Amino acid sequence: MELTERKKRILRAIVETYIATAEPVGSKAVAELAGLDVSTATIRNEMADLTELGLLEQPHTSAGRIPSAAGYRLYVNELMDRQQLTIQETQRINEALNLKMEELDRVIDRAGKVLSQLSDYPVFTVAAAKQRVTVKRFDLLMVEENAFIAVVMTDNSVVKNKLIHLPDQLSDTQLQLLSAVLNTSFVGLSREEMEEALDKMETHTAPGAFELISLVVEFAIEVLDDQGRQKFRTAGITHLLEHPEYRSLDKAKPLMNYLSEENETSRLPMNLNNGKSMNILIGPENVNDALKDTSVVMASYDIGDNMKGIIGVVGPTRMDYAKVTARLSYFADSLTRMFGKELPSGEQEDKEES
Amino acid sequence: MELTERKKRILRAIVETYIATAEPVGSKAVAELAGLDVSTATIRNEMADLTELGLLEQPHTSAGRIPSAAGYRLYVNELMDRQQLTIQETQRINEALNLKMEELDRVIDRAGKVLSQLSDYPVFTVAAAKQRVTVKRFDLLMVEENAFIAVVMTDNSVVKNKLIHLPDQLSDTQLQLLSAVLNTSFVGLSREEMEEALDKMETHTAPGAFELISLVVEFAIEVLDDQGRQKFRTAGITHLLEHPEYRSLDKAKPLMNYLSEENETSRLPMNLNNGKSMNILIGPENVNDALKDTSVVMASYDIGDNMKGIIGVVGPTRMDYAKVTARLSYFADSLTRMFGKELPSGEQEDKEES
DNA sequence: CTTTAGCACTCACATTCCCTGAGTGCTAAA
DNA sequence: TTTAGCACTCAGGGAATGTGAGTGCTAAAG
Repeated sequence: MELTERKKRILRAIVETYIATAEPVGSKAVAELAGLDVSTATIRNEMADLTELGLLEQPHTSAGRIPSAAGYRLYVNELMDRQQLTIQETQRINEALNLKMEELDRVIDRAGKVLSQLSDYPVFTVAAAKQRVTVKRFDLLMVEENAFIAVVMTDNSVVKNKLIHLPDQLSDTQLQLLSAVLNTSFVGLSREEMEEALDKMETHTAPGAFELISLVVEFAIEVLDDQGRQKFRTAGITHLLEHPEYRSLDKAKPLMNYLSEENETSRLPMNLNNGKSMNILIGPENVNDALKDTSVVMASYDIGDNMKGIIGVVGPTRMDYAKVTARLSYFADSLTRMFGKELPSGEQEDKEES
Repeated sequence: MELTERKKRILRAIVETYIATAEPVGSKAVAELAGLDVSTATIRNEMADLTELGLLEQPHTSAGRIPSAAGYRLYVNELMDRQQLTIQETQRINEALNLKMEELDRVIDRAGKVLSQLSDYPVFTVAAAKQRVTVKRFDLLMVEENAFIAVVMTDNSVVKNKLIHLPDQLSDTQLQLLSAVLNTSFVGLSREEMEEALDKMETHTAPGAFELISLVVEFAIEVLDDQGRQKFRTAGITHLLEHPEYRSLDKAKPLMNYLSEENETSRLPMNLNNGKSMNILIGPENVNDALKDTSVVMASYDIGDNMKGIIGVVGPTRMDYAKVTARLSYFADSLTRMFGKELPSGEQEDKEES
């Protein structure tokens, strides 16, 4: 059986009205909406064909049709209009993002929140660091005779610091010596290499000096760890409850739990999209069980040259794909542009020990 | 009418079984559970009295009784047992908190999550800074000839930094000069005073130098702002859905929205508890409308000498007060102890400009 | 005076049954 | 190939009914 132009128009009408109403679409509604001058009987025949092709489904014999996963897939691939954002929306987005002086994480968080509000779906964000981060330089600042600030700068231009308290007093010259050791022996090393270098150093260094060195190096390792970590965040989870498919709590609960869990690695299955900058996973196309009845639309963006981020929208398979993709791609573009002009920046920590 | 010992025992039995079952409690159940050797008829008489005293309520004439807000209040004030934590629980809590080297925010977040899991209710946390924070010292570190790191340390021992890019080149001596100006003119000032000082300086300083100064001072102002901000966070909101009173989405949605909104100021109505370290607000005792059918149990803890934090549990009025208060007070004590031995620490930022 | 047994009464909730209407597939004519 | 007509299906809504847990009251017993 062939997929005629008319069948496509009918499919499109069904997908779009189902997206809008969340109720099975009957032949009468299609006859009115598809703009075809044929009777409902003809539509019925066509709909029967589309069902046979696996593009539509019937919840029960005497109900209208709803799109199948394959139907949605065809819709997003061929039939969907590219939507335009309103001026208000672009303004809203720009306002939310263009607040200068914000740290990276906060910008991403804010982006997630606004996107969630604009789309009425939950949004997740992932910021994936580059694989191998190294320390570019160490600086030590004396605060009191028994405390100093360690400043670590990484090769992706992130600077973090920590207030370190010491058991004994320390002189200025000792501090300079320490700084020299750190900057000669631990710069340019990855996390693992640092640990190795530290181990080696232990044997042929005075215990007191070694303790001092390891305090700072351990902090540097933490910094690198933190850089390497994927940061998964979500926003607007409660939007799920607005959609009829999650009115029953049995449906809503697992998904909400999945989204609010913080087991970061389990989310990775939404693999870094293969090349394309926008990726749509419809229902069963998702690997993870919790997402089987759910669609995920995600876009990637660049954070400077080294990092990559993903921002995605989660919703029922009956998702307003046209609306979501339009907003999402605008966000991804804006974020890329934004992190492109300035260098990447990340938050930093300070700690304290005794 | 007098509140006899027997009435109290009956009230207690009703509160506790209602907490466990979420269903109105009838005279028969009380007769069995309260451990009184009287008939159901006697219990009925007593229950009628308790209703008249405003301690119990009847959803409809032919149903059992449920505790009123006043009933819960009496229960938590007089009747409730102080619960003991199991060894596993204390271990779990200690593990979650004793991860060293974590930054303040992350420890608090983690505490919220674990408490939420242990109590099966949503948890919120607030970290309130001390009122007036000032900068204790500035440090500037040259990175390249057109970029340096500004390090700001506040009087509550928080250190933050930012990578600042410049339009033109800058010499080492210029940087030292800048550092001297900052450390003489802007140390010890509050946020407002800093802005003032900066304004004054503008008139009698060379434009180029002023621009440089204001770059750093503006960063310092941000830091102080961030310190002053109350940080409101929530964890485990989805736990709400496990409790029958929120099975209807009309009930759950407003509360979930309220908790996940980030309008931080609107939450303040839960005023810094008046002296006592643990505070329980039952149903209508809450000022905020979204919480009228909800109970809030909160405890405060100290973050070093200057800051104060609140950690609280939100749930239906039918909340397991005994369980929650036990765990909550353990958390608050642990947090106080934890932030007590080390000095307070907060996360910090780095930014970048061109 | 307190407690208890007995009894009639109330009312939410579940079950059943029926009806309605939207929507279908099929057939036969255009 | 399209259309009109028709019998059929089935989910959802509403009314009717039954059930049972629980109550308040009364009168007798302790």
